[in-house]
Amino acid sequence: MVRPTMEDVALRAGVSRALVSLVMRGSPKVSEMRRTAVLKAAEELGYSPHAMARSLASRTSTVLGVMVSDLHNAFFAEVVDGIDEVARDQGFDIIINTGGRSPARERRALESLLSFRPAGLILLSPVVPATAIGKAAEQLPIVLVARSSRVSTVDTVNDDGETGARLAVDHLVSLGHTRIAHLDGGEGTQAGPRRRGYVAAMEAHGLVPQVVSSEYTDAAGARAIRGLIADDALPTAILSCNDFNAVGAISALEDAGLRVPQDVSVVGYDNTSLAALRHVSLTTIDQPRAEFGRLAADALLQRVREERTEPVRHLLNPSLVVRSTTAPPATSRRSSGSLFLSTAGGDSAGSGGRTADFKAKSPERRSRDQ
Amino acid sequence: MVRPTMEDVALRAGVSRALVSLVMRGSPKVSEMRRTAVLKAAEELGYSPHAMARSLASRTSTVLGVMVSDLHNAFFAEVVDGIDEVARDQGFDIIINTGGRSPARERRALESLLSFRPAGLILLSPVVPATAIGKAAEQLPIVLVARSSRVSTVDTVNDDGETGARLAVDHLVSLGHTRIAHLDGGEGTQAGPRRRGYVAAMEAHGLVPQVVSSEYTDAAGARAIRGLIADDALPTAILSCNDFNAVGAISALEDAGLRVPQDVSVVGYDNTSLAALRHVSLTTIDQPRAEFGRLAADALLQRVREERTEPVRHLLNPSLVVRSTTAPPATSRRSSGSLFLSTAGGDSAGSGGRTADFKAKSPERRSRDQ
DNA sequence: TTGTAAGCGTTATCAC
DNA sequence: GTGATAACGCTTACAA
Repeated sequence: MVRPTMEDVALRAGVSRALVSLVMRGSPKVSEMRRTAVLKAAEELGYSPHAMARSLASRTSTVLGVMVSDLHNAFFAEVVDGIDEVARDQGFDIIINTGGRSPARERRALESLLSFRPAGLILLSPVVPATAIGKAAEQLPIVLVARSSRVSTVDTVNDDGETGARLAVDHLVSLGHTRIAHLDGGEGTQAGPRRRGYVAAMEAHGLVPQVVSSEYTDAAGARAIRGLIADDALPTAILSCNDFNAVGAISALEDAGLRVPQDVSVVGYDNTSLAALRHVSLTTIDQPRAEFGRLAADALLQRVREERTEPVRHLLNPSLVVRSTTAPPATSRRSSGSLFLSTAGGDSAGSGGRTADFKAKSPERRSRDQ
Repeated sequence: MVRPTMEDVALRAGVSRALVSLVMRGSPKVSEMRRTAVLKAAEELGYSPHAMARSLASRTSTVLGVMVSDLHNAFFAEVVDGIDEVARDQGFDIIINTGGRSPARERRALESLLSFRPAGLILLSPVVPATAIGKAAEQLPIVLVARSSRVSTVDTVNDDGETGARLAVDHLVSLGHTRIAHLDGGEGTQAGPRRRGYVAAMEAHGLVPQVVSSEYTDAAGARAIRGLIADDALPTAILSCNDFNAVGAISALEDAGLRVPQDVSVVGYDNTSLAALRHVSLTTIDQPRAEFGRLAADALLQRVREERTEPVRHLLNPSLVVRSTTAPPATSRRSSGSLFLSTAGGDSAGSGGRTADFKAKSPERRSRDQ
């Protein structure tokens, strides 16, 4: 259970430790004879370099830390793929840690990552306060993905949430919807642009925004819908803060006996692999996830190499992906529209009134895909 | 950009480095006065301990390495939750790396993890050859999750795949299916028990097993189905090697104009959160994922503390979760059953023959849930 | 081309 | 309680 050290290899190969070090790092100034001898000894001993000792001695690191706020969300897996691709390419390793969307746990994950003294850190949609990030940024280069920052030493990679939300609203309005609610992403800084874009787009169309507080999870999406139904304030269309939230919303709608998109249209955000599944087939806003990862890694490595000191703010253009969860509002719905226009609710007719006949007339959901 | 060291803290607090070390490790034998002074200096400097230097000096590690074979699969996220819970509880940190199900990349991820000299390693469904694992096991304690091993220094946590597969087959047979194919997990050692359980259960029912080569991804599931359709060898029920594969299979079936479960029943394996989504609503085999993680971390920490040298082989009982992707085989199907019983295929009538009438008679899918 | 020696930031073992 | 001092495994001038 005790790993061999460079000393062991040197002894066995009959050379000095320094020579072994040179060989391990592929230095050209080692005779072929010694090199093979060292390599052979290392092989026989099962030696592999001690990254920590190496980093300690060289005062450099070839490790990039990645903090994934939520491992359950496939969105981040694709970003990590992009990061990993670039990092590997440039001879860097990555270590991942997760905070499970809990600020306390994330803080600890961050501390843990930092304790390894990586060359830099990429934070995927962190939930810790900006001050914590600012403090960390004093110690090493940091790139934020899916979260904005004003700190000039921090680079950011985001999608243009305002544009994305506008795309979604425009799509729903063009289908004929006038009552469109937004299930808000809450505290996440990413939620701000989306909310603003939603509000602006609604107002641009002369419609009344309806922002419902929610979170980036399916459970939260379901909860928000149940709340809307209880308050009798359910609109004909929903713009969720992300795909998870949207899928939760759809579940809750179906639990309540409502059909998507016949009774209520739902738009997600992120276009995760989840959304592309035929049985979800979610209309959503696509973000170039792997590209996020690549750009983040590129930006970080530029900082690591001190090739740049000015902050970069990547703002990637999202795009609308129309699938099967959006359709024109039901005509039966429209005829009783006045009932639904009261934001206060209180009239219990809101979520009732659907008939079997109505369902039968609805278009097949899957026929809308592709 | 230069992180403060213990020396800096000592200087600022007017004490020796050793005293700072004692304070940082929470030693009781430090006067309250000095302790607060040191803590204050550390806070002001933004000091945090250097894990690598600490581990190097103490010849111990409080880090557990976790290799996740596929970050896209939510199954592993839940296992990681379980690991993290136990690890945090016992004062250990975890670092994660991923191999993206590519043996080469996974090997590199393993090397990277090893280079940090963690106290132990948990491998979640690794795809590297057993010899690579055996070699690593000579250097530190290793626990395998969702993959078996005969190495006596390696602990394993698995579900009882034979039982799980049998549960699925029994369920399908009880619904009236006689032609049930298994989309096989390929090389993964986890696939073996499931395949064996499937074959044994089929034979126990006097049915002919049909094992189709596939993999643990949705793309592979879809590919397998397309192959079956092309070969005209599509059965009335499918047992996938995991949920992802099942969802891919369902997509391909729907792409081909077939309906699930009316035309073909599909059973997944793992009961990931994906399966629970209403729009997937996948009948599947549940594994206690977080429990996997907890047991794995417990086993690993026992080895780390040298409390045990005998290998442990956890074999957890899976259970059947019936949702909406399984139903009795269609009667129209059965009447033309002879067409489907030829494994060779060649008769192109296989995937045709469904009518609007047939669809209309099918039960509402969601009505089967709960 | 190879070896020597001085760190890197920490812990651990002693004395004081 | 507190403070030197020697490791830990490695890199890196600098010498040879």
